Amino acid sequence: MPKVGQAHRESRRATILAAAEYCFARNGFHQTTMDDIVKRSGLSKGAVYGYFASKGDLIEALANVRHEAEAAINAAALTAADPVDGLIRLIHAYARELAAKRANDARRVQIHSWAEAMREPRIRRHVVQGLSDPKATVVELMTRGQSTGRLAHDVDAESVARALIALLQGLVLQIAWGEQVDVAACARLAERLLRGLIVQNRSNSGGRR
Amino acid sequence: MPKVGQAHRESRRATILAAAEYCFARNGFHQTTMDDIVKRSGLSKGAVYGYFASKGDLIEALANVRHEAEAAINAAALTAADPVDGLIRLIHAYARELAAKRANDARRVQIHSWAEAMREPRIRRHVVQGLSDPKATVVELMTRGQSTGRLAHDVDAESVARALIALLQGLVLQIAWGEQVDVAACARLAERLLRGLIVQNRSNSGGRR
Amino acid sequence: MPKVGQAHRESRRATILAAAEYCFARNGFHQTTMDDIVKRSGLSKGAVYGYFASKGDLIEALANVRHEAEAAINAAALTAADPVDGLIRLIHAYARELAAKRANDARRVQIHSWAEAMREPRIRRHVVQGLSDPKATVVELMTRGQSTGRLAHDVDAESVARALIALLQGLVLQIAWGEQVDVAACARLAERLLRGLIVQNRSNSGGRR
Amino acid sequence: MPKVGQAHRESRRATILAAAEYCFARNGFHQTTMDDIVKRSGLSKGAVYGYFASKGDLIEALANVRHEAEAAINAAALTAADPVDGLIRLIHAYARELAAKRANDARRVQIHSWAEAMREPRIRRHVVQGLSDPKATVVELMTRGQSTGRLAHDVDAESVARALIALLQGLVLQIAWGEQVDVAACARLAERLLRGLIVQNRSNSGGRR
DNA sequence: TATGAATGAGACTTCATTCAT
DNA sequence: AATGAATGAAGTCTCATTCAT
Repeated sequence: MPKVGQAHRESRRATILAAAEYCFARNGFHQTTMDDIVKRSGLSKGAVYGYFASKGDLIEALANVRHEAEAAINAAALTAADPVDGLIRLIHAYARELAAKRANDARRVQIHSWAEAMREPRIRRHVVQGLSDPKATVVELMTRGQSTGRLAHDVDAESVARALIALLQGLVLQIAWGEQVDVAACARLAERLLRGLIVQNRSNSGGRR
Repeated sequence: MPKVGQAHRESRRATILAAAEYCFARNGFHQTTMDDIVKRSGLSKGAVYGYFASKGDLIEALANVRHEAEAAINAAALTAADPVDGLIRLIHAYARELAAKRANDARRVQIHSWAEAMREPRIRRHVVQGLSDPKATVVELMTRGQSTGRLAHDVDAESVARALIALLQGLVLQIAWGEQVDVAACARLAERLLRGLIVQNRSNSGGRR
Repeated sequence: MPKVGQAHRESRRATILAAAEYCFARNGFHQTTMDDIVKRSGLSKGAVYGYFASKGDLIEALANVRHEAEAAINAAALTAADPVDGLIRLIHAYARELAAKRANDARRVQIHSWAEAMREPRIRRHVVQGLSDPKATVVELMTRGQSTGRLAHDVDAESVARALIALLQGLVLQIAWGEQVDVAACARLAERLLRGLIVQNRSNSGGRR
Repeated sequence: MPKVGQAHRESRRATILAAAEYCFARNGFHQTTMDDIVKRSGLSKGAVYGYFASKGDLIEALANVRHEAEAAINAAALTAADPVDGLIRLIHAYARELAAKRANDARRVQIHSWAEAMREPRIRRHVVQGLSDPKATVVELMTRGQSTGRLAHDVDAESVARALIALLQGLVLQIAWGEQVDVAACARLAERLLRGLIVQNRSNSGGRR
């Protein structure tokens, strides 16, 4: 059944990636066999290999999908007029992701990617980019805030970025382990940390006596 | 020769675990073969199997070693007279661990364990314990502080605990990926978050009659 | 459209065979995939299968092409008036082939066929025929020469034939391996061998009154 | 059953090589599966891989064995006092090999190696060495003969060497195809060619009236 | 007639574990 | 206790061929 359209190919690709995500989430990259994915996808072995040349390609494609999905969140935050507002929106956007039940498999796969990134350059590339993109976003917003005097100068913007992301990463882990995490409370804590960086300047605030 | 034999056994065990840690850190659990570990240990296959019945046992033993090492840190924090002081000491104790270069391999293995914990109950047990121990410690200290009014009541102690641990976990990840993390700055941020929870109540602090 | 269609088919066939020869020469029969040939031919998979039902057919067709090409050389030698002259012409005709650079791929494919002939009856048929045709030619010429007393009787015509062909085969091999073979010198040696079989009979040559 | 001797390993290696030769001779390198060899050897898959890391290693090892076996023949020829005598001995030594029925499998494998040598550097190395060793031997003996004036100067020693080897190679082929080759007759022809190169010098021969 | 996606048997190789010595 | 050869199930990937369109 050749001469199929681009749409057909895209749909097949998505089917295979979905099957792979399902399997990887439950069994990890190395415990999942290509046969598992093939079976889950409902296609044949050859068909799957027709779309992805190797298991490694499948793993990389998933890492890439995730990384691209997050790019949108970061981009949105940068459009905020007020940097503090942007940061808070960022925190809550990620918190929303964290609370989404449907993203469960993706999160589990992500954790496997974190481990894999330590030894597979191809995965590392995506994972590290997935770290530096939001980092750059936070640094940009922090720097804007610091330059207007709104945010404290005695904190390192990069470290704030790293810390916020680290917090997020740790919560991803805990949730993936099935822990009962109060995501909203944690988001409020992050917000509280951030508000603690706002400079309380009497002269600026004007009438605040 | 029971006594000497015992010491000998302990030393052999340690040798094997060191070899396993070295290999797992570099190649992950599933990419590391028993042959790799055997070769690195300098012992024979039979000898290694004489001490650990399976690869899984080796993985578990390492997870256990790590978890026990952290127990000491938590215990120390609980001895502090002042809960805020205890929490700050805890933060800095973990920060010290984080900055220790020698712990590099252990951290990488830990990340592999995090991924593995999602599907191996035996690993999960240790990893989850490694999460709840420090969580209990923080909750205990937070609760003490809240009960004396030193710390704000409007934060959930458990969420604070989770957030602090998540922060730590994320930094472990970033460091394992070779990122240049300013651990001290991050520790100061954690401390800052914590100090932000201290109640600035003149009447309370002064008039506690 | 039978006539045009026929020419078209022939041209397609030739295109495919050329692609197959190119690939087989470089990678052997078993390392060459049908996809390689399809790609090289510029046609589609279905088109190729429309002309050759299987890879085996392609291999056989090439063996046949080669075998037919050699038939002309043999036939020409038989037309010589003098058998010794015919044999020498034969030697030089093959030498010319041997020196032809353009026949390089064909020679390489031929060698693969030699190996394949040991187990594939269909290939064997062509290869063995490619051996017995020139053998018959040499035997015929030798026998003619021997019957007129021109050539020594104490040599086995068939063995001379085999030896000459063997020499040719070995040189094909050496050339295919990229060896710097002085084909002309080798041809002269073959000629020398042959001339050594000419009977130097004074009484015969002289007294033939 | 570890801790076996060197002899045991050698014997196992030989067993596996024999099995491989048997299979390769009948089915070629690419049609023979490792399972075929494993089954024929009577060992297990793992055992075979314990001695040879890959199918390619097996092929190479066989090419090497052959090449080493021929080295002895060449070395022996060089010890001859008279170069013409050495050459004739060489011809007959190879003829003996050619006629040996037990070497049948080896010859068939050799032909597969010839084809394989066109694309596998590892095989090529052995095969080309198997060509240049006897070539050097013949060239050495020819040169000796030419320097004393016993052998004609108007032939290229290297071409004589190539031609003799080519003759041998072609006969190997024909025999492998099951042709009824009169090896002795062919050897006599080679000898005759060689004797044709001897200079008939009256002054040298002295009293030969 | 042409296309090329799909099939699936089967190839090579790895590796945790066992156990005769 | 120690050794390391042996086992064989299981994994990844290939590719000749088919056939719906």
